[in-house]
Amino acid sequence: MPIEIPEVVIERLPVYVRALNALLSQDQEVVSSQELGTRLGVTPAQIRKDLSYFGRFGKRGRGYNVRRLGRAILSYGGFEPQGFRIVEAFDSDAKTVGRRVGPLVIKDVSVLAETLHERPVDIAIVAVPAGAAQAVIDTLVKGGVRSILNYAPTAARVPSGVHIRHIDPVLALQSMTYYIKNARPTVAAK
Amino acid sequence: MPIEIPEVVIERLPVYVRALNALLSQDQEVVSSQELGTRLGVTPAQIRKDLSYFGRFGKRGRGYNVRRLGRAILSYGGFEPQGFRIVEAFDSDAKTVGRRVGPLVIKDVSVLAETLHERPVDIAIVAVPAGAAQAVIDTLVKGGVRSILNYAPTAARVPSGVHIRHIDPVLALQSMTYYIKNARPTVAAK
DNA sequence: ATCTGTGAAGCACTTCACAGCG
DNA sequence: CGCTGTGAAGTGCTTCACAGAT
Repeated sequence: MPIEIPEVVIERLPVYVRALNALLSQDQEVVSSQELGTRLGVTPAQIRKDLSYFGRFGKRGRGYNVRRLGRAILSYGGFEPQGFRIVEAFDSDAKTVGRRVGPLVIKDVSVLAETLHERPVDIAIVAVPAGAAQAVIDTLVKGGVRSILNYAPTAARVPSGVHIRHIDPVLALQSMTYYIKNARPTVAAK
Repeated sequence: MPIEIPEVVIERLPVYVRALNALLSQDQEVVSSQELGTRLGVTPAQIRKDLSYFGRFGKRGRGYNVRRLGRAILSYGGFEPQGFRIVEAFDSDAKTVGRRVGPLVIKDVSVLAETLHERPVDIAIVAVPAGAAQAVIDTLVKGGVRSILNYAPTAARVPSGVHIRHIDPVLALQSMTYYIKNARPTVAAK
């Protein structure tokens, strides 16, 4: 790998793919960084820079072929399958264990470790109370999971090499209240 | 306001409050930036720097009084009420409109604009299909809402002065697949 | 002796600005 | 002549490192 691609860029790539799909569904085959940027609320320079990290996909004077750029991002990032297969579900509540969810039967969390051993998974989604999160996450990591989406309201720690992303709507709401209390006039007076 | 506080700092303040509450519930009255940082996976220097933007709360040689620091952050940020009052709910589906949710009756989205006019709100949560999001958000903004939490899988645009935060689990999952495909050995070989 | 508070240095991402290709 | 691709400049956040308070 020549240069490390910034993490923020990796996070934007799926956003670009989504926008490209929207364009395709409107039969638009070519797009400029200008137009894509306007749709996404991103500067054209940023889009060009982001793409430049992994290739040269545009035609000067014209823009990007929507189809080709989409494919390039998908195959570069490994984002392809567009869908995820959920292979196991767990709970600690006896009332929930055993219930069916689509094709799955919810297992007791006590068999989490051995299940991971038998059937490794790539990504785990954790949605448990704050107090239980760290233990579950430790079990997941020990079981070989390297990517975790954490809905628990806690800043659980993982060893380096494991990717964790926290999704916490309450924190988001709370930080927003700062801007309500410290509201500025709609048109800021520099 | 002397200096503008970085947005990232504002987002971390509620995280600190949460950790301080956890400490209090374990009857810990004093904490150092070191210890707090270890709990949260943040460097001690960052915590000290963050706090320095709005005051001096520590005692050199000792650390921070947990209770006092918590209060300071709460009152500084306007994060206080710890709870949010949900005052209205809307849907476009006739089967859902009219249903009760706790103390609320779900209204038809067609009366969203007039409702906002009668009863202004601070924050809105949007969870609609991608195609409908921009229109709903435009109505909210026109109705005076200045903070929006967006669950719709789309990069909706708002005028400057309005805060919007996107929460998109699918995007988070997709960007994680990059690291699965491009996985490095657990212990990185520099 | 310890841990804060903070300028200064370092780093990472964004934006500029323009050469160069189609 | 328009729009990409990209070094260089700019911006904003993080980390360092240490003086100073207790």
